[in-house]
Amino acid sequence: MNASDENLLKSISNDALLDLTQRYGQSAFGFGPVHGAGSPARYPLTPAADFLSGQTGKSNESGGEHTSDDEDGFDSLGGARRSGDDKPGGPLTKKSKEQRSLRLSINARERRRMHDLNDALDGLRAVIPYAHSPSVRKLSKIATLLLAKNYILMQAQALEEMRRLVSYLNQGQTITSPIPTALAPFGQATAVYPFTGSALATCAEKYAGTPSSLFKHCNDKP
DNA sequence: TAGGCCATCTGGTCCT
DNA sequence: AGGACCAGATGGCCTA
Repeated sequence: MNASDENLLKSISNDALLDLTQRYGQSAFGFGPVHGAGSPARYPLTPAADFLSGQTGKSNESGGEHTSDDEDGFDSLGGARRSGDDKPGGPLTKKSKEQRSLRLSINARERRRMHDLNDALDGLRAVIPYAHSPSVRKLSKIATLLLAKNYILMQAQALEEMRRLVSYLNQGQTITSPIPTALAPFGQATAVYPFTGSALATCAEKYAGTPSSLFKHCNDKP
């Protein structure tokens, strides 16, 4: 994780979120630099799969599950470092074969775990407001998490405002003049009417059109 | 070309 | 013992 990511994680400040919006741009509906057809496939073939299939350098189309999870080839550490006692081409004793087999099994399990994690992140992307389009670059993992957090905060805020409004309506249905301070549901002189300047009025309304407002207006810390 | 993002491998740790 | 989780390392791809 790089320094900027750490900063993003450390705080959910406006600056951090604005930084995200800058990174991902702001199209008419949120994030939006066109990404073009070069978008990387979800789960490109692992080096092992390349090794086995001979399709070096070709990504798996459609982001579908590749089938190498359970059959990593030997000497297949293309992207990552190789363990020290794992000489390629050296004679494989029965023990080393077993160790290698175990290692491959662990690798496959870890790969599946990360794929599940990515699937969950995709699910999260699907329900948070940003431009969902093939021509728009997918939110990064960090951006997804930060945006989701703010979305949750905003929804909670809106819910709270709604509760206050309902409470107010239940109490003061017949009141037509400005509400006496004693009846003001929030104990705030300025909160004469619950919607005035409320998160519900600002965030929800703006959210309907421009999710980027999440960043600017709706990320107050509780 | 540098930086960002990502997938993968790997070894360590914790839990069941 | 085996699986889940985690963090570090590495290399590939893409974009500004």
